[in-house]
Amino acid sequence: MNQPTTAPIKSRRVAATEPKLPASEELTKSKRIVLSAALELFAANGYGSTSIRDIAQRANMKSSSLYNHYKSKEDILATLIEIGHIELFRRLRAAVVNAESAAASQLKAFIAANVRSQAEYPMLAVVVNHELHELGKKHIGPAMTLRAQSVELFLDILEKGKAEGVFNTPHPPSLAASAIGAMCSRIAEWFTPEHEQTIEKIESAHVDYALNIVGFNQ
Amino acid sequence: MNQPTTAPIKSRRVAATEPKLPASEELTKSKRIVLSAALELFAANGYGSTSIRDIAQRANMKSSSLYNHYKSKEDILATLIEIGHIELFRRLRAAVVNAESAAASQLKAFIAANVRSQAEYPMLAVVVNHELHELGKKHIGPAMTLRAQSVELFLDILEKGKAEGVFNTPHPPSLAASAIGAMCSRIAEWFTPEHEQTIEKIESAHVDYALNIVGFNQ
Amino acid sequence: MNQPTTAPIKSRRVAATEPKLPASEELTKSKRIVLSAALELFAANGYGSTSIRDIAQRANMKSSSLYNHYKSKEDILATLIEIGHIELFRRLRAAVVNAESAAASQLKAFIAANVRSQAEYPMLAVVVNHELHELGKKHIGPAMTLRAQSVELFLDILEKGKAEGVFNTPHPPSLAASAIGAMCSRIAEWFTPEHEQTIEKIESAHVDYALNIVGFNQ
Amino acid sequence: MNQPTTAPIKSRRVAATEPKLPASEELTKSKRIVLSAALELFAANGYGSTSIRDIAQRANMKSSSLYNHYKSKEDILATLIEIGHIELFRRLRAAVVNAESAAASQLKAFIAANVRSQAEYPMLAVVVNHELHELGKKHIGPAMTLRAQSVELFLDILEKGKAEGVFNTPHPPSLAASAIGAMCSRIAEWFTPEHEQTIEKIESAHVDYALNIVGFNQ
DNA sequence: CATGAATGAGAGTTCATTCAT
DNA sequence: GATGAATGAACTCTCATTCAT
Repeated sequence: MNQPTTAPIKSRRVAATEPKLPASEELTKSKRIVLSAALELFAANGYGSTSIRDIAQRANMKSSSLYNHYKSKEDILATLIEIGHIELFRRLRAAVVNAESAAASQLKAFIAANVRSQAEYPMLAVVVNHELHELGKKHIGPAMTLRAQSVELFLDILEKGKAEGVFNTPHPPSLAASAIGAMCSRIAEWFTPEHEQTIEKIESAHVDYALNIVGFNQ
Repeated sequence: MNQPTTAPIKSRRVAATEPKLPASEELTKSKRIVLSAALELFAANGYGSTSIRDIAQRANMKSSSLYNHYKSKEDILATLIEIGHIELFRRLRAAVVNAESAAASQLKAFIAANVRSQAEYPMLAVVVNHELHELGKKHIGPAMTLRAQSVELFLDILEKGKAEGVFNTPHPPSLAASAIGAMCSRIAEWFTPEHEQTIEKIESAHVDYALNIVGFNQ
Repeated sequence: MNQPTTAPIKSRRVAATEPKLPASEELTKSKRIVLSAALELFAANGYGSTSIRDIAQRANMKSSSLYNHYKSKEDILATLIEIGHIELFRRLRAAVVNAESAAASQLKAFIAANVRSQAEYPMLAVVVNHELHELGKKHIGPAMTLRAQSVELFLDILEKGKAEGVFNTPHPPSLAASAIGAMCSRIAEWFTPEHEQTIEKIESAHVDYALNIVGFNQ
Repeated sequence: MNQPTTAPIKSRRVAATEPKLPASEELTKSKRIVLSAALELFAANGYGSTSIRDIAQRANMKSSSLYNHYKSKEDILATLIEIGHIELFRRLRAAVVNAESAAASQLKAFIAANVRSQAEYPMLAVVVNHELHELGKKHIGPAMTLRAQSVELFLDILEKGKAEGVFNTPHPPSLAASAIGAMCSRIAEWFTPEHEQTIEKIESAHVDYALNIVGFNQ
């Protein structure tokens, strides 16, 4: 018999097939296996449509064994969502910090980092964006904090560009933030490494879109 | 005692509080009540997290009574999603048909109609966008067809603009379609009639964003 | 095949074999069947050792059907315990009210009623005495109230007898109450209608024991 | 930080807070720790409501470590129940043996020893009385033997007193045995060293009660 | 049309126990 | 002796659905 649980899952929610997780996290091997299995299933089918037994099967365990590593199904989702938020915010902040100080440079760096995150961890991004609401109040705190920080960082850049006189738009920044956030998030849903557009082109396009939206002149 | 089930539902998925449905549909009163209840719950909590009993309670019925009106829970979702797609496509097509024939005019009309749809039926839009994947193959056909038609209509406009020489962008049209589609869809998640931006301003902003993205000159 | 679930259950906790319930309660037929099944099993094996499936099987239902009648396993226990307390307290109070007003007469009536209750509903008595602690705070209120009323009623009689000068004992009333309560409760554990002692003799003996304990003279 | 598991457990089943065990037994330190932890939990919450993990936690171990000391959860209960029965019977027999030979003296000694046992090891007594039925046939033998011996010893005293002409009662001895046994056992449920009645007074009262019940003259 | 009751399937979770380390 | 991990079995309970009334 061949490996029973490794076939990719067909899904209309995410085109990617690899449940990729950031490497850095200090996770035991078992925890990673469980998270990967859950990530793939949550991304493809949703949290509610994934049973603890599904996860266990894909992780080559029995369902009761999962509880040696995570306290509950929700705990698994919370871990994934926290990892996703941490990774995204780390990248966004690093990008801005390392960019030249001009607002336009910072915006470019910010968008590029965002696009790359969506493309590199598409399943994680989909789960973060679509399943956040499944988390109860006890689990949602850390994610909301990081999310708020990302938004703030973005709005700060917009304001700075306005002050510099390089971002000119008659429309309120909150609308730009919503629109730009949405268009980046969407990438995770259709991107795969085999996509006909290279990631560089996708990045470049979205940087341009964002600059246009914020009214960047020259 | 006041009506027991009419209090709005707190949700992180949608800001709107009214489960508004297009008026036109030929629906019995009972069917509308059921659909409204389901719409509200699906939008707020998701299809998987909404039980048939939840819907029944909110519709002031017992769960078994639902089956006098719909064949299954999935049938209710399919109906909602079909209504949403029909309404959206009807508006998009009408907008384009009634617009002046210039590509830019058509694009403006298309985006405006899209934005208005999201704002007028935010719950329906959220359900359409987030719960489509819960539909099995038997139910998904009509929605997919309409969805494809909308995309085609949009891409036709882009191509026409290119041919006219008014849309100039180095980036592929599929990326523009994704970005513009995403930013319009997102509106449904945060818009309410009480939002600080009027719907006119939101429409105007998104029309501008879209024109920028497709590289409209003059 | 003969009826599959009607055989009595062997138990070291209760000798009785009939899960008898007071007739008066306004209970649907289904509710009574469930309660009887649960009573028998709780009395014989304990609440913790009885599964919801055991109850269902003995009630000739599927386990999920139980939930059409009771909200939870604990709800079933709470109902039984409340019925038991109500019945016992009703009998105690009626006995005292109908007795002659002399303290000794009231005590005799009180003890006789208590003994009869234990003998008539032995399973209910055993469950009430042994499983009360399984009830969470939400369910325990009514039972505790009735229990406290019974104790108070008993202590009032003791005090009255003391005041009348007919109950003379150097020992505190709380000890008498504990001892008498214990010896009555114990009856439920071994009594059956087939017991070699008639219920009249058992009643008479315990009345005498109680009178002796409270130091009744003449 | 202080020891995490030493706080007493709230319980409606037993008022005592110390899981006291007879000193004599030849038990390793670890075994005693496990037994104490189990005793406290079984007394407070019942055998069925206590998990092996609960016991381990209270014994500052992991659950798998318990199995280095006891073969099973039931083995722990069986050990406790055997210790309880041995201790009680040893005391009862010693009391009778050391008493003067008159039946009344023997009865007094027997009751006094019984009361003292309940008061000195209340948790053990509660577990012995309430959880005996959880033991399977394989484990119950020793306890039943000792229990039978205690009853026999008691009935022998009653008979002797009858023969001596000092115990006169119209009621059968089995009823007296039941009543007296019940009232002594009950003590374990409410006694604590801080109780407002001293153990001497409690003992004296129950000796009197017993003498009254068996119809002691003079 | 409405509903109380029934039910098979399956949910998430806990359990006592085993075993390799 | 201690323990992290694994696991089969069982748990209570919820689910969507059916059907007789």
